[in-house]
Amino acid sequence: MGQDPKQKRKQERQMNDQMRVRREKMNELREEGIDPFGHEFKPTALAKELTEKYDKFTKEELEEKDVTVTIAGRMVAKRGSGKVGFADILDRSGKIQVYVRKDVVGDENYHIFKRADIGDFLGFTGEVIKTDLGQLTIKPTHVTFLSKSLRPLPDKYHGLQNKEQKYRQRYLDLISNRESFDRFQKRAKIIKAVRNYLDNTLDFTEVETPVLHPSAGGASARPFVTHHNALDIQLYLRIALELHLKRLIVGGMGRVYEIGRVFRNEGMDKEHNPEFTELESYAAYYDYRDVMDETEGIFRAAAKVVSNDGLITYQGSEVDLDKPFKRVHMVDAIKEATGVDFWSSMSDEDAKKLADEHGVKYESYWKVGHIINAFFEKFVEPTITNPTFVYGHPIEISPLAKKNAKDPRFTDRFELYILGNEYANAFSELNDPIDQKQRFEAQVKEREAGNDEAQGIDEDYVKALEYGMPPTGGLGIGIDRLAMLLTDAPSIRDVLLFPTMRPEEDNN
RNA sequence: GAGCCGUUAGCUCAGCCGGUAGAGCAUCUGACUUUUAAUCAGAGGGUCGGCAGUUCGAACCUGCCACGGCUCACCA
Repeated sequence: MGQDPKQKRKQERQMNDQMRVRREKMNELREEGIDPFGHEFKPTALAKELTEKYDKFTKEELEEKDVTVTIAGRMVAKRGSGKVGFADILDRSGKIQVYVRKDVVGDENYHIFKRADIGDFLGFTGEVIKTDLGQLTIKPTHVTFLSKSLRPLPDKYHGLQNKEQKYRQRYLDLISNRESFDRFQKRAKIIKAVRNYLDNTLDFTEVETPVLHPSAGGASARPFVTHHNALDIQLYLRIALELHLKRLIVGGMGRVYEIGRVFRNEGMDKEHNPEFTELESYAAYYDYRDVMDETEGIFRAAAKVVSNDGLITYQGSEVDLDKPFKRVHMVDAIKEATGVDFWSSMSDEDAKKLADEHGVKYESYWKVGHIINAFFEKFVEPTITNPTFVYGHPIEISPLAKKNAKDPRFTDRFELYILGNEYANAFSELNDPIDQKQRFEAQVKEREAGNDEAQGIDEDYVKALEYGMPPTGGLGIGIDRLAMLLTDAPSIRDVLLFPTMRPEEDNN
């Protein structure tokens, strides 16, 4: 790290008094023969464990037990008087108080503690006690300096409030805002619960498929474009997992799923990040109704992480995830909300007339199906509160879903809506290669007509279908949105450790 | 992409009608052997996001720029 003196001077100018003091203390430690960035240390206990195990005992009972433990963590608060001091030590499980006495740890150890800053990592070996006020506490006989913090931490009481800084410097958010820390723990547990349900209850196989695609298909979205040097070809970051997973169904894997990052080159807001995590699952011999059952199972398993009775509150609205989810055909839902009946046969012009009458905007290339979908989005979607499967999407907006056997205008597809937001998209997969090719061709026409999110033809995928794919039920769930719902997060950025941000110019 | 709002000490925030900046925490010095947003006494710390402009004078008014947030449009 040999810096030229000019840079060093610049750095010093940018430092405030607190940073200077901390660097001085770091040097002081070195002079005292203590490594300010120490080595391995073996804690024998975590804060939370200790609370669970010992908080139920009285001060006297703990004295009698005489339990000695070693803990380590970041000092996040410090309260001193002359020859004794209290501090809160934060480890990965939570906080615990330490009570350091000069007459117990000795002059040298007490000096280390006294000179330590909030943010430093310390290790303590001592007895588990309770204070006069009944606070479970470690009373150390030995203090070990573990690591120096050269920058001051956010306000201990208010935590870090600045949203931009929370997203850019997530570590500070995690240190100072426990609810944020807990949310990411919950997110991990939610994903684990989903995996466990698919693996063990439904006997799925988890797989990993390529992120780099020669053509981006499986969804309607603009992709990120990249380039492979050795092959000298253009590649796209995947916008969906779909087409590879279905190839695996052709390959006989039967039940597969992937939880993986997908990338869409589109706008960002509190529900969209350019990269997000999607679950997709495909099961041979399932139809969309089986997938509804599967979806309910996944949501219930995930909800168990945060709620025993399936009741959750999202942004002030209560939702019951234990009750069977409602199932309603899109056309029926529109009819109920608006009185407009799309079951009756009509031309594109008829549909556009209805759209005009109801103030629904449309593009010139739209057909009846697009307009039905627009009616749904405008008049039905925002009104849904309890978990509801809306099924029977028009064929025009469902290029990968199987046609309904009785009414070919619609597909055996559903989406799950909760509180006006979409959480899952699923269908009986289109396994007729001839039909699939035609649907791709229709997408190409749409693209030519001005829809730049329409897909191209994936010939290789059509070829796979030609070898034969069993009837299959597929499902996609936005994992980030599921995590938002279950952790009551108002923005997708609150469930992404490092949401996409525009880079800062000056990084100090 | 459009509209609205925000950016002041390390952090959380005040700052009135335009008169060269304040609090709490944190930091520093001192006191204190059971504190828990410890307390008490004292001290230091600012390119008021950036650049222009208006003005005798700008944190405050105007314009442009940067970053962020919210709402809308598109999407999962």
